[in-house]
Amino acid sequence: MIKPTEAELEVLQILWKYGPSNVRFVNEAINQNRAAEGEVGYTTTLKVMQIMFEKGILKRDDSARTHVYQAAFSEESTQKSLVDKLLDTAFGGSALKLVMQALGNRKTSQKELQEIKNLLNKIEQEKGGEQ
Amino acid sequence: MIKPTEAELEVLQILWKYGPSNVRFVNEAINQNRAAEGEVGYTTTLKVMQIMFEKGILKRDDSARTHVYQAAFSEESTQKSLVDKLLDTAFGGSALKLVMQALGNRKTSQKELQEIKNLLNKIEQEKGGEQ
DNA sequence: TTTTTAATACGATTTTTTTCGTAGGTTGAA
DNA sequence: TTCAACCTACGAAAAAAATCGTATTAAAAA
Repeated sequence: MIKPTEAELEVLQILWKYGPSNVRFVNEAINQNRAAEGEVGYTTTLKVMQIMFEKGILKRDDSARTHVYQAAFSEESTQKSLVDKLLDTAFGGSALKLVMQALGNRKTSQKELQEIKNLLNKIEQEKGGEQ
Repeated sequence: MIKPTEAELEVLQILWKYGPSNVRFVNEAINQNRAAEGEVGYTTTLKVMQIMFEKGILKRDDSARTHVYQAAFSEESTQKSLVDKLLDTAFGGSALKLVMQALGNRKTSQKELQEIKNLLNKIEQEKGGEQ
């Protein structure tokens, strides 16, 4: 599975959120969320994205002078990888613990809670006579 | 908050699971889960744990020749940090998405599902008339 | 056309993380 | 007492990530 670094995840988040973009746009978007830590130079972002392209994490349209990049993998599949990894490296594989942390430490809206319940019911049904 | 590296998390997992331990024990425990990737040398683990001590991630009893280490922070608080970070860096802050990933991609036992439901009910109650 | 602006390529440096070798000292068995 | 086994300290090398400077070139503005 795929395992983006920190810097790579910053890029991916922008691309998932806004769709195919050029380096300038991604760089500026990243620096918006960065006021505190200090901004990052344009060529830094460029380099990161070039490396991601080489690794196959991004696709690129270089027909025009200004290249346009997009994520090669869906947000969901990447998130799955990351959750799996976290489950493995920090939660000893217990999805329960992870869920409890995620829910316990945040305000979750009524609507979201309902969605989770629906998901739970669905899972239970699917399990059926199993186990 | 605290942000352990990969190698540091390996150590923490052992200490959380087995309690205060010496380096030899931790090193061997780590190598059990490593068959594939290749084992890690004793002095490597030693060094990692020494650095963790300097950073304040571990406590150490060095009254005896063989030092005994333990995690300075609880498993829960560390997990909270990690979940928060993941939420931030990969889920755009949506706990819901994270929970759905965690539940959707794994077999979760009936018992665990029930516990999650209980948690949800509890959260709903606490929220009360809010919102 | 000339000048300025803006984009990529590329190499190199810096920082962080991981890994290990070696030296020096304790402890316990032979 | 002597030797082997084992421990920590420490420095340093290797590997992985992040950052940036400079050169070059294309496009746009003047």
